[in-house]
Amino acid sequence: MPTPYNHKEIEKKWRKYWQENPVNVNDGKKPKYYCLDMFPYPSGSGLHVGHWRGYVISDVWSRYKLLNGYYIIHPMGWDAFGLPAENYAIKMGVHPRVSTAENIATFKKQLEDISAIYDWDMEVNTTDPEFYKWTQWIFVKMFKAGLAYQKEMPINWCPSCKTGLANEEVVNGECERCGTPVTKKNLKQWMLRITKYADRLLEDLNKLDWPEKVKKMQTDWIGKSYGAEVDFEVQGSDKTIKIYTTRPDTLYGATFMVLAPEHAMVSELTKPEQKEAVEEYIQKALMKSSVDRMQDKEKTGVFTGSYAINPLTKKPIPIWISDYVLADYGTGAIMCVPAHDERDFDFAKKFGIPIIQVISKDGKEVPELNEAYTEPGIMINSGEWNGMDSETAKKEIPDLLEKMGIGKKTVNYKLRDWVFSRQRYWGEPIPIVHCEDCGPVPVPEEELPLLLPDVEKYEPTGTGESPLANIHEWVNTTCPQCGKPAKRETNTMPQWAGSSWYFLRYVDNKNDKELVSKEKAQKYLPVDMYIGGVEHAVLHLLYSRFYTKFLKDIGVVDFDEPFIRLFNQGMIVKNGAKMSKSKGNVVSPDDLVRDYGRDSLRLYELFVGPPELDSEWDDRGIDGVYRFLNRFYNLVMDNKDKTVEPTQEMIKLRHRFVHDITTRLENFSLNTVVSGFMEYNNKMIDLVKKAGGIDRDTLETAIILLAPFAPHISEELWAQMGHDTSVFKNTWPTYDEEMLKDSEIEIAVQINGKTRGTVMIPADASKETAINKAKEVLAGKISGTIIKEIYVPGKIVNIVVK
RNA sequence: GCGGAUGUGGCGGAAUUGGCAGACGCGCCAGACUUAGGAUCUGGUGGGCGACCGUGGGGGUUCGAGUCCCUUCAUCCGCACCA
Repeated sequence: MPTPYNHKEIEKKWRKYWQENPVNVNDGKKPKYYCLDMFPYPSGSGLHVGHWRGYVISDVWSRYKLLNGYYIIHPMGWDAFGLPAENYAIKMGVHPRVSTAENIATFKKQLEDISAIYDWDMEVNTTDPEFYKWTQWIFVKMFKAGLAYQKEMPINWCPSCKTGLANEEVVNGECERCGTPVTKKNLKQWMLRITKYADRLLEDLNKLDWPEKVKKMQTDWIGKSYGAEVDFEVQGSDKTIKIYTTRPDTLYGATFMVLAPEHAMVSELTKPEQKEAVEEYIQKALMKSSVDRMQDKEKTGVFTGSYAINPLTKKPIPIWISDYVLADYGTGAIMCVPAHDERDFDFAKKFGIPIIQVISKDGKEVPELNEAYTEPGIMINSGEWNGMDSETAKKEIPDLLEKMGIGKKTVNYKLRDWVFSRQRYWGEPIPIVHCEDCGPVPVPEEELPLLLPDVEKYEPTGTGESPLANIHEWVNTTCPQCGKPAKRETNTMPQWAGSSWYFLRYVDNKNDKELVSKEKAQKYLPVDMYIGGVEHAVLHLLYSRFYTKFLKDIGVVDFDEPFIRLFNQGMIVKNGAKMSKSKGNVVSPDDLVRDYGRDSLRLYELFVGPPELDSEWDDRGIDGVYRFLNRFYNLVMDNKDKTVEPTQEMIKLRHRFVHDITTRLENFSLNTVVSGFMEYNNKMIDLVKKAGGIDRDTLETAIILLAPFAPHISEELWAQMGHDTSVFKNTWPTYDEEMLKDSEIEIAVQINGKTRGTVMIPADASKETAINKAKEVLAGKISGTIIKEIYVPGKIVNIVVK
């Protein structure tokens, strides 16, 4: 009868031990390794097994690095500003500060169940004034650097959250948070000039060891394009219209022009007879929600009555207005080449505008174009450019246009400045005072933090004003510059503000003089490994990179990328869906911790599937890893006191064990690491059956290898082996390449590529030996003439017959 | 529409550079021990009676393809009138 493995007692014992004897200590000599989790928003519903996954991955990686001799920075904190706490306050009348504190307490307790090596001395909380003091400080620095500015413009507005949103927060025309279709609202907003960093944000992606997918998403979001601006004269006027195009090679084919409805020149270009139609169209266009605007691919438009002159053909072309042209990209006006642009083609077809081909596949015009030809080709109908290759023309024409004085080479970005104001309560107050004489004046740095005052009512006003606007004693203040009565800015910052830099603060979280000291920043930053979900690919991860670059520019840190390596773990799904309360498919870790223990749950979190992919949770699956731990426990307990001389077989097994676990771990193939443990455990059990025991070195090596994954049981077994120090005081085992080799190996024997058996041959067998041995195995199975004999050393013998 | 990922037993998933497909685990079947078994242990488990057939489908390259090439389908994700 095997000894039952008592996970409850063992885990209790070692959790207490670690509290009293931390295993991750900074002796000042070890190199640092900063392994960071994306810090959670402490919601009221607590953690489920999906949350555990990323935290287990990062803890396994941290402990592995610990065993490799690093001092691990593995902190945890709270991204605690945000709407749920505020909505809860509105509903229940509980101050967000109170509910947030409660949620943090719950979360912390649940997180501690993972038994990760978090350093809770480093804990940060974005809603702590000592923390948001520095969030505000960064804003002030940005303001002083001209990177924070105010602008009145139509912004994305969520009618349900009653607040403005950044572009990044609008997903398919809907609010990222609540799914309500986003509308436009004209508001005076604080903006951050992230576009100033567009090129650096794009270029520096090359430096990063990040998933290609995320790099691609950021590249696309920044959306750099190369093209030209061209001036078109307005017929019968001295005005010109500037357009942006990425296809200057098609300029001869421009047969009309379209302006965005919001374009500044619309009214002056509109002829009296078209006035009514134009105004009606613009009215309609502005009413459209972004969802409608995205879904309606059917082209609409209205003619202004005016004409522009194509600068090359000198022919007049009509100027139209249409909402398929975006006001805030390029110049808000385009030249239209229906023959070579799908959208222009649709528009021209609908409104009967001439289509002139200027790029051809083979130098010849197509009799009737059924769709736009958007490929490169040979230029036709293009005056002196005829016969040129369009790709070459694309590069050369902008310079020609510049010489002609009608255009120039330009680049454009899809990235927009960051709308930074939120009309909500539970966020960092923007530290600005509005003075009639001095304009917006930052709160002096020494007066930070500017505390978020308590309010009676948290409800967003819905008018575009923050609930803070009602607290007169707070709003009314004096100008820090001239001392006259002035009013405070009442908008708050978006939730991203704190998360854009929190990772810098962990390593110096009690510093009241600086955001982070130079010394600590140099010693402990940046983050070596960042682990979290992919959902922040263009939000948090882009903002953090922007903040870091700015902080480098003002000398706070000396690196310009915050996260050297990024790993996105997949979701845990149940019944094919992401775990959520509303779907009722949430699996709580609490019962599993009770019934199977933390070690089992940690292993199973890894065993469910490849860490980078979504994995289906199977409640029964955890039995497998639990049984494995039991068997391993009993293997060690039954054999620890035997004195067994290691056989060659045992030594080889040990080296292979180390090799397999290490390479799989290095490749982040954590699911196969767990299966590897099971495999080798089975092999060790077989060996014991055969040899009556197993050597001590192999058992101890196995325990050390398992330690990052199942730390409690490993500590226990390490102690059972007779040690009185932690298993984490060891260094990660190494292996000898030579020991991985065998002198005799089994290879497959095939006829015509189909396996017909196996044969044992010496590893260094000659082709002749191998093939002769193989033929013995095949005996009479070969029929026909042998036309070829193939031997791939170490792999296979293949006899080709006819 | 564009871009990306994925597709392998009843299920989750393994498989350096092309080289014994299905490791490991769940489940299932049989047996052992038991008053009992939803515990534990042992054995078995892709399909087909079979020669053989099998990695979403169809082609191709190769002595040999889950892996490479072409094509096609399905699911998921990202972007979506960016000129």
